[in-house]
Amino acid sequence: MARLPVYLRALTALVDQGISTCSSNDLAAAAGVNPAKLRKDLSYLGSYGTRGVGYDVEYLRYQIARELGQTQDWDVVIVGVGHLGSALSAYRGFSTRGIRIAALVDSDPERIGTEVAGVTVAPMADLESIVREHGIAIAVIATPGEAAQGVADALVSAGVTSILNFAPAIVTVPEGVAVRKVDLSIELQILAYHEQRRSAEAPGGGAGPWAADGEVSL
Amino acid sequence: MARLPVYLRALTALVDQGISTCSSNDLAAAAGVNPAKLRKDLSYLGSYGTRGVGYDVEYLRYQIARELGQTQDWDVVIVGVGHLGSALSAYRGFSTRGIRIAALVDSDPERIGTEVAGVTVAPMADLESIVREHGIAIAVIATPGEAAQGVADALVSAGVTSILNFAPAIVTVPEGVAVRKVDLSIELQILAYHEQRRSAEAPGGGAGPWAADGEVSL
DNA sequence: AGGATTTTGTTCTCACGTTCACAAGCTCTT
DNA sequence: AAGAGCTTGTGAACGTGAGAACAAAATCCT
Repeated sequence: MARLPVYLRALTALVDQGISTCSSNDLAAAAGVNPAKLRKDLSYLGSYGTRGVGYDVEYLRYQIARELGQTQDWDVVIVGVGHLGSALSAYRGFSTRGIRIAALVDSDPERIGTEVAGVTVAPMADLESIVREHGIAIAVIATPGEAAQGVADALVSAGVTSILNFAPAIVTVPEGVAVRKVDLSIELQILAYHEQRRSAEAPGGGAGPWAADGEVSL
Repeated sequence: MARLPVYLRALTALVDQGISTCSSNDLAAAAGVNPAKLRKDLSYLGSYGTRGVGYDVEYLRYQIARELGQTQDWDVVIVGVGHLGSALSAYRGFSTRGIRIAALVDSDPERIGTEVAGVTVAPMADLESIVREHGIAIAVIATPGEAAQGVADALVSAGVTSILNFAPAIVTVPEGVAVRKVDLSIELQILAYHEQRRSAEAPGGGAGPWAADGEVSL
């Protein structure tokens, strides 16, 4: 489930507060979800809670971390070292969550050889050997949209099986390769759309099929 | 719907290719969705296609842009000018999609007064006047997690009604305020989770309730 | 002009995810 | 030791979204 990392973060926050035990209500509140949903999610992992008591924070945290594969560090390569790629390279949130930026790759000769966040930028030609050498399974695409599909193809053929795509383009990959897409401008456009509807419907107060759509926070 | 911006991008790509008419099949392929879903989504906007022919690319593009509120430019303020905030400020994808970075705000005295991507960084104290002056409805939080809730409160009280939150924290806001969350490390953790399951189940080929989960691309 | 063909708009069905509600089980008090 | 009080785990209803299938409509060909 895609919510496991959220729970993990909430649990880590509880650990930092020195809390050693929590109920599903507490944890659900911290994670911003429904308690029943939380319990059902956790029940898929196994019965790690005790009825009448709640969950042992540290123990549950470890179990989720294990389920997420966070007992090991995952080496990741970032392709595209523009503004966004650089920001990602320097992002501190990764290292504490089992993600290690093992390599940076770019096609711009100006950037190749420079050092970003302690890692030297390698040329695209080295991609395959880098992936093989580090045993990299996960890659990040932070290139312009036009380059994304080509980069994805190269990544897949080098052996990468999971891709996080920040480029504004739809990339298609063979079956068995996981792709997640984060599109910064689309997120803002969605918010602009809400604002648009808000200002358009404020006078009329019309109904329309748009009224309830679940994205407006509670 | 959250897919409208995706359709808009696909349509823009078609315009660039000089294509003036397209069927729901073509557009759905370009957007990476099911044709039936696409038609259903578009039908909510109105009947902008002609049966037996398809959609007029330029006309449909305008209609979606209008629905998204992209006929006007939306002024946005970014709070937190670290690596990520700077990268967002410099992101070129915004301006072509009706998003204008009108102001940057940070609490670090070192950063206040510096210029990033052509905009001078303002102190937090100026937030309210900035929002009021530009009529800003949409804000981006790119601060560390600890600061996120405080910033969100300040934004809401200044009059912002839509927030895009990049900080690794759950922010709660009053009803009527829209929040979208983008969490970079969670995206990678989800991919790591897929890899974890892949390597864990590769030998056993076990079933489990996790087998089908729709996030692995086709 | 009339039918064949194509493609939209819509209805219907289905499956998934979410939520409610309750039984099972643990702890603490008396 | 037995019951009262919580809290988990799960079975059942609910609502929502996705996909298939079909009818309406426009064009093209004969």
